[in-house]
Amino acid sequence: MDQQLREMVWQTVAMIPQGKVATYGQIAACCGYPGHARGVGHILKKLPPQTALPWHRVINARGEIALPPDSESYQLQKQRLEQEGVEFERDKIRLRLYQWDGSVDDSVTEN
DNA sequence: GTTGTGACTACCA
DNA sequence: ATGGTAGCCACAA
Repeated sequence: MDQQLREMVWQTVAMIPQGKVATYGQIAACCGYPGHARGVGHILKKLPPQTALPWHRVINARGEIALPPDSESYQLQKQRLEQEGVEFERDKIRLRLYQWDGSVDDSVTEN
């Protein structure tokens, strides 16, 4: 169950186009688990550091990086986003331009 | 099993 | 806009 959610989150995050971002709630909803935003956050936290998943494109509903500012992952995520062309307004992302649709295909193949 | 904490979100003052 | 509160789920002790 939670493992299946984990896989679904993986593929959902993996299909986020470069230069765009998605929120935890959005991903959870796309996985068929609305309200599991927090669970998504935990899953991403459990990701291995060498993962190929663009976890840095996942942000909170406020349009900010969800990690604590003191964390190094925060800096890394912000840096990666800027590198992909995502503009920041102070520490917040301009969601108007970079919000992700979340078009998901159910027939995605298993990873 | 219970409790506390956290990469969350929505609602209300 | 900002801050507090409640609901949510997963995980560690």
